[in-house]
Amino acid sequence: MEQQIGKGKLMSEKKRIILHVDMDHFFTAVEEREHPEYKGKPLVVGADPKEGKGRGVVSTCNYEARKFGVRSGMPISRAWKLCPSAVYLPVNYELYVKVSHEIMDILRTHADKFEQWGIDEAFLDITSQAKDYAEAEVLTREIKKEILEKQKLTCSIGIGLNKLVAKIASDIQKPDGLTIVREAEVDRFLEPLPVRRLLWVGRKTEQKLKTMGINTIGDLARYDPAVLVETFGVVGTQMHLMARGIDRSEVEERGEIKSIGRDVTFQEDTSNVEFILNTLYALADEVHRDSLRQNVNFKTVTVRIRYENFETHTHSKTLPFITNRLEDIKKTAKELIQSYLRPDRNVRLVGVRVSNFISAEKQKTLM
DNA sequence: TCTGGGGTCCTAGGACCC
DNA sequence: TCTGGGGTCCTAGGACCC
Repeated sequence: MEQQIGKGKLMSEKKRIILHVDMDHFFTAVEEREHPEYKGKPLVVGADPKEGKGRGVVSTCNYEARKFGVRSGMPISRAWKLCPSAVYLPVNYELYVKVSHEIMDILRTHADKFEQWGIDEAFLDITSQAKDYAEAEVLTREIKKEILEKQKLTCSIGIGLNKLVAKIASDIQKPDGLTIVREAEVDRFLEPLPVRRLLWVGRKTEQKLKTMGINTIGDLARYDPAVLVETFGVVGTQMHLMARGIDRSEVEERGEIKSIGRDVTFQEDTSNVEFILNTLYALADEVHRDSLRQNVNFKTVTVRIRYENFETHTHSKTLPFITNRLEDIKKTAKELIQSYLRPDRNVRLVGVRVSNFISAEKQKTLM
């Protein structure tokens, strides 16, 4: 099917070798490094548990905490019930970002092409540096060693012929793992895994697939692609390709940032308009500072509100001018939130976000 | 179990212009 | 007076990622 001999493109394409690097329980690992006294104890980074009455979730927990059943994303109140003796720390985001930068700088030096993925993961295309998987393994061990020596942190790495396989592979052996999936092994590797392991298959899609009798990646690969397209549209095609281990997406650096926002969940639900507006202004202030730091001008302001029953709305306005002024964020945000503030409705969360950035280049052409 | 906070991308409908 | 089709921008909501 892919014998485009005349064009020769596919035939001459060299097989890629892709790495996916995933730092092990990153936030708690950094905290353990900074505070050796926490090592060996269950450690949870996330919301304040407040003796089991706290709101919010677990961001990361170390392996000692996992022995008690604590998991990331779990309500912090539940974590407290499972392991009240754990050390609970707030999220020190600035510290993790700093360490993340240092790690990404190390990784970047080893890659032909590099792509950061979230705060603690990255894809590396190392095709030009390894002629086969044996050479890739040697390089990968060097990368792990360098991160351990320079940052005193471990990571788990997956190696495969594309991003999809590398990403799933990095999750197989943890912590401090190294998993290679060779081309001939791809189908056997993916076949028994639950569909949830695929990128972009979240809770909702997993449920939908389950009702269709699709549980494993193998089930999905064998399913009629026409029906998948009918049910999921373009995503259906993408899923069917992924299930067969096909992923041609390139490893590439992320482009410019598209939006900047802040959200906050109140300690207690409230309908106090003055309090809600003041909170919104404080968030606007942070968004404004961040947008100055990132040197972006924006046109669109969006507010978000969540009521106590979790019903969530967004409301946005695109201004007829480009701005970076705090007053414009505050004024627009107030205007947008007004109709959602009612004395009979308790509010759980508010947020504000700016977007529709105008790049420096585009601005020049407008002047 | 009772659900954070930072983001990105996609879809669908409607306004508006030519 | 009624009616096209294409393109672009805006808005709201939702799914997903870490």
